[in-house]
Amino acid sequence: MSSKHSNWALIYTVVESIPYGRVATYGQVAHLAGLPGHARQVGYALHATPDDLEIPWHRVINSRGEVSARSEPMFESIQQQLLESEGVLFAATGRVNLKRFRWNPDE
DNA sequence: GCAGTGACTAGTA
DNA sequence: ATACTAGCCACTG
Repeated sequence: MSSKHSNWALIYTVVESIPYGRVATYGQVAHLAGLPGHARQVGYALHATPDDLEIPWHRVINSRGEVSARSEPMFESIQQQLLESEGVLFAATGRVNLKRFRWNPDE
């Protein structure tokens, strides 16, 4: 966590607004936070997100519609399980149909 | 300040 | 469809 105020707060705000049962991509979150091109930073911020903050980090996936690999592979299955519990369907390939489940803020 | 790193992405083959 | 590449940019040591 950065010592001074950072853009992570903006990222958290966007992630918190992702509706139940919907997903958003890292690039999408960065864009909505007014930080285009900061997709990697979104992932970094979520990785550093304290668990006590009730942020739906699991609703953020990559542009291919799949759960991004991380240092702790255990959390990948946890993330998928959380999404499935919200009704987000995973194909046999382990990918989500973004056409169907990606959050559209304009709705 | 510089180099390494990463829960990324779009492009190319 | 997958695999690899270059670009990306804040954070860290």
